[in-house]
Amino acid sequence: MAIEVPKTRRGETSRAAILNAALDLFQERGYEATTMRSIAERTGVSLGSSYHYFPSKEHLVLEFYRHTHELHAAAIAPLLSREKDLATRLRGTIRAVVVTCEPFHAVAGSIFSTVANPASPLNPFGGVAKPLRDEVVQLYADVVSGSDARIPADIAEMLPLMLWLYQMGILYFWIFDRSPGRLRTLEVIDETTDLIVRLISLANLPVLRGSRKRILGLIKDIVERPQG
Amino acid sequence: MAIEVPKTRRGETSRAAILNAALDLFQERGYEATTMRSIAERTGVSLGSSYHYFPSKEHLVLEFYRHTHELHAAAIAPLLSREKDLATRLRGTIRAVVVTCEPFHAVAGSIFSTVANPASPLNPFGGVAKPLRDEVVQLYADVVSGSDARIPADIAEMLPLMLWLYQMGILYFWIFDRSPGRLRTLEVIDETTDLIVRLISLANLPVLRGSRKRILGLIKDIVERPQG
DNA sequence: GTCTATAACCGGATAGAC
DNA sequence: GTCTATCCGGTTATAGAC
Repeated sequence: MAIEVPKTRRGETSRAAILNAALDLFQERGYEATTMRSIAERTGVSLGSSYHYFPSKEHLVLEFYRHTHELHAAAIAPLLSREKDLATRLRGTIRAVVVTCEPFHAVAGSIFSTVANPASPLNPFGGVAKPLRDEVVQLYADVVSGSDARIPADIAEMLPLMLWLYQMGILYFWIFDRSPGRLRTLEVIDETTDLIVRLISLANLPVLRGSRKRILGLIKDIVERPQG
Repeated sequence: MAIEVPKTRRGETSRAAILNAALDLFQERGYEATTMRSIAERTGVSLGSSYHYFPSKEHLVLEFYRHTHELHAAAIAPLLSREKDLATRLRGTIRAVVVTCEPFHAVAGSIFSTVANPASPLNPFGGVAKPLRDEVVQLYADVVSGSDARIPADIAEMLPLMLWLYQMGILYFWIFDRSPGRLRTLEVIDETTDLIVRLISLANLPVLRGSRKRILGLIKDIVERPQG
């Protein structure tokens, strides 16, 4: 069940070749239509060999996920280093997510449901995928901390995780979006990022203090207690 | 792909028997461990016959979903007819969801991910499962309209759908919950239902008017425009 | 036309020899 | 680390029974 790390040069080559073939085929034919046999065939190895490196088809998806995360992080690096306005940073970051994932739009549905499955090793709430999730959460921490927005400490603590969840929500919307150029998703992103920044500033209002404390306390409790 | 409705008495009997066997087996062994062959065997029909009534294993899940919905609706009927306080109605309704689903806790993970899959016929955002979703949304409309809370029209319009989504969120939390007696989920329910009612009352504050209009407009737009 | 059964297909996963 | 052979379970084709 663990991820196999190749021990030899030859092993590394095989592993990389299998992964490449898989990514290509996912993109060409979609997730279900890509069989483990077709991946092995295109790579030029046997079916059994594929399983030596990737204990299941799902584990190939995990690599796929890592792949797009790296593309995404690279795509927004310039923005994050020059821009200070939080709304702009956030909007640019989320827009870049859907742009980066666009080539995989057709595959995304199956992948999303795999990831959402609590029984899957890929579920981001614990398991093999957790380290990668933490990287993405860290990326949103950078989005926030690199801005000139002054955010109360209790909100700042939980915000990156909330933004990661928000990103998931946008991706789920995007999966259903069939508008030309995926314009609807972009509209929703523009509207929601603005709204989020506005709500953060409103959270300082005295009347909202009580609810804010309760909400943040609840989130913290959910996140930090084990198994839930 | 359509749902097959038996045309004869004998057909009805077979269909009901298959469904019963499936529900029992799901509960006994979980979703994955229950094979279509085992369902057919327990029913005393052939594998092919099962497929005459249920075009896929997923379609059995849809019936399962309907089954629990009916148990749930029956369970909360007394509460809804006697209680007028919104927070109490909402808390009781959501608590009853997890209580009703408790016997299926072990199966729920697989089922949830099946349902979340945009490619699945069971996805509630369109497809075969939509009528059932509408029934559940209607149930939340009753929870709200039967209370003595005075809710602005724009909120009241979208609230039932939001509460259905909220229920989904609670169920997802509950799936992960391994605390004894599922106490954590019950705690989260109590806290969140209270919070929701509180936030609805706060929504009338002048400072929040703008955000409220924007949020409700956005939700309405997402719900009502096709394909998204 | 409605129901039931048998036999096969397909693809993910595994065992075990080399 | 690589292969072949096999299992297992969802699904389908199709022939016959009522």
